[in-house]
Amino acid sequence: MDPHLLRSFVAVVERGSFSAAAQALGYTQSAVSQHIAALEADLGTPLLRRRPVGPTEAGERLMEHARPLLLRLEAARADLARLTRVRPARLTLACAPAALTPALADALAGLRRAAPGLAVEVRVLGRDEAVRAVLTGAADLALVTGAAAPSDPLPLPDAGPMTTRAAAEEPLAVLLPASHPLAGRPALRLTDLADARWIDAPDTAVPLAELRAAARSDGFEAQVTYGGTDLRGLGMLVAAGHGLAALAPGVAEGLAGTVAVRVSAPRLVHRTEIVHPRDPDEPVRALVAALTG
Amino acid sequence: MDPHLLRSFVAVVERGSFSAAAQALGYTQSAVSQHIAALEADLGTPLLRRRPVGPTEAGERLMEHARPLLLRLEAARADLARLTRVRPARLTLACAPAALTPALADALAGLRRAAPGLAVEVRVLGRDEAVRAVLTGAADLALVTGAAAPSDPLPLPDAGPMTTRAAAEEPLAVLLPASHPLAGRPALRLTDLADARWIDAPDTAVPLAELRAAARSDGFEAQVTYGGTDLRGLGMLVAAGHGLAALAPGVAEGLAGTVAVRVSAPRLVHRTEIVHPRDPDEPVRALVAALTG
DNA sequence: CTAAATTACGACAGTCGTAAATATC
DNA sequence: GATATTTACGACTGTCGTAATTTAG
Repeated sequence: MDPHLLRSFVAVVERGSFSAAAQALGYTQSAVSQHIAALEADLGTPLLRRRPVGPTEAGERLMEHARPLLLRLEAARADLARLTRVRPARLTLACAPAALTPALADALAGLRRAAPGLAVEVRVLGRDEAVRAVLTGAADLALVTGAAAPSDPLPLPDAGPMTTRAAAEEPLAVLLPASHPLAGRPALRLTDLADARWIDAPDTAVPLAELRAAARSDGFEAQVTYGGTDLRGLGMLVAAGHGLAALAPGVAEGLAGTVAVRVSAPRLVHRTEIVHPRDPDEPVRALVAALTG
Repeated sequence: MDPHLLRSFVAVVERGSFSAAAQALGYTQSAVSQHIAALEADLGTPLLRRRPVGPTEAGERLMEHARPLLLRLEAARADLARLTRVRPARLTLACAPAALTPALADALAGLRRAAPGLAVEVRVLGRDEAVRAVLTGAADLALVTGAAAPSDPLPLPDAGPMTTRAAAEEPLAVLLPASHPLAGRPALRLTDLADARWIDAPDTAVPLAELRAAARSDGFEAQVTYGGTDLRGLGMLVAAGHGLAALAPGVAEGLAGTVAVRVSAPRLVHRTEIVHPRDPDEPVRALVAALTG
């Protein structure tokens, strides 16, 4: 189970082709074929069906291990690299769409006043991507969001040591089309909407799986899935009646044709959490202080 | 970062010696020396101080990654092996000391009545060891214990997909010497004992780090550390006044010279959790049903 | 028949063990 | 000076690419 072999395996599954994977990894297709053969011989079971190329049951299972494994390998390398590198005068922030609030903008402004030479890069990413960016050293700090019971932490992928800290807890809200029968209500119960049509927008709003878990309820089935990290686009779909989404009330304002209604029960919050390496640079510490102070 | 190299690195750190590590792994010292040199060259930084042998700062950091990485590698292999193996007529149960209760004994009795040919093996292990046993296929089922807020899950190492489920929640109790001033109380507040002398018995009672986290409090400093998984021995130490320990009230009975007093605040429970692979065999399902039904 | 994966095979790199050298307590 | 790690070196295994072969649509 050499990491190189796992990398090839993942690439083949992702692309559905030996040749495409080989090209992406800079190998010949022959080499990739040998990699898969070596893995299958090592594990004693076929991992891929050929023509069309796809994972077997064992292959599916291996994929669930291979990705976190490769991520942690990257994270370990980045972690050691952080110990020796010279700190560049740049702060990279991986930010969930709903975490990009006036409070964050103000905190960044304060930071830039305090450190005029500091270059700041903000990247809007989904939760796993954001955590991954911190772990691999691509970002210095991440702000991720989700729904949880009050003061409960968000479920984050555990691929290495990192520090997490609550930045904000707001009421949870449901984004409805302005024409929705419940749009005028001051508040609503989430369970009343379990059988409604929802949009699963895991990188933009609260992932539906998390909503189900937090509400300890079934339902919340997705009719439509929305990729990417653009809130406005999600608002368009909600306004057009494709389904509902769970959000923080603040970020839901200004989405034309929609109304955000607070969730009164079960008692859930929209939580923003800070994720950073255990040994943050000074600008990171300052920003964290500004966001939690 | 070949896993073989990481394995050698971990072995050297654990044993504090290249030669001892080589012997344990079936290599020559020379090979292990080359492994470490290769790792250090790859990561571009020294990982070990020599004479005496010990990890550098970067080495400490690498250790935090290497162990979970190797565990997940084992877990992946075991996971795939489970898909193809023939199920043996044997159930191996990895069990925390405090999980070995009359309820468990009864459930096992019921299982053996229902499946007379089934061999049962019970191994008493600490939490991480128990989870590790399930992940690597050494055990079919684990019962782990700890302290948490009511209905909160225990913090378990995340090294692969597994199913966890609450088996029991009892009040949390503190084990005191019979002569302790608080021994007669019907209940006590944990925070009153934050500055008491504690014994850290992570594999036998509630780990102190977990107690601190659950109580959201500092304190609970260990004067004495107790390894192993024998409750009676821990009782001896408590009775002799070496310190206190947190436990479930049921398991604390019959420890001579000690008294268990219930914790009334903060609201915490002693929780027993079931851990098993996602695709449990029939006897495992039956036992889980008996324990949660 | 064509696109794509596998197999055969030679060149090369990497890893092991033996043994000599070197460093530390 | 004894013990332990490192280095040198030869043997061997494993992995890559090229190219021929097989297979499935």
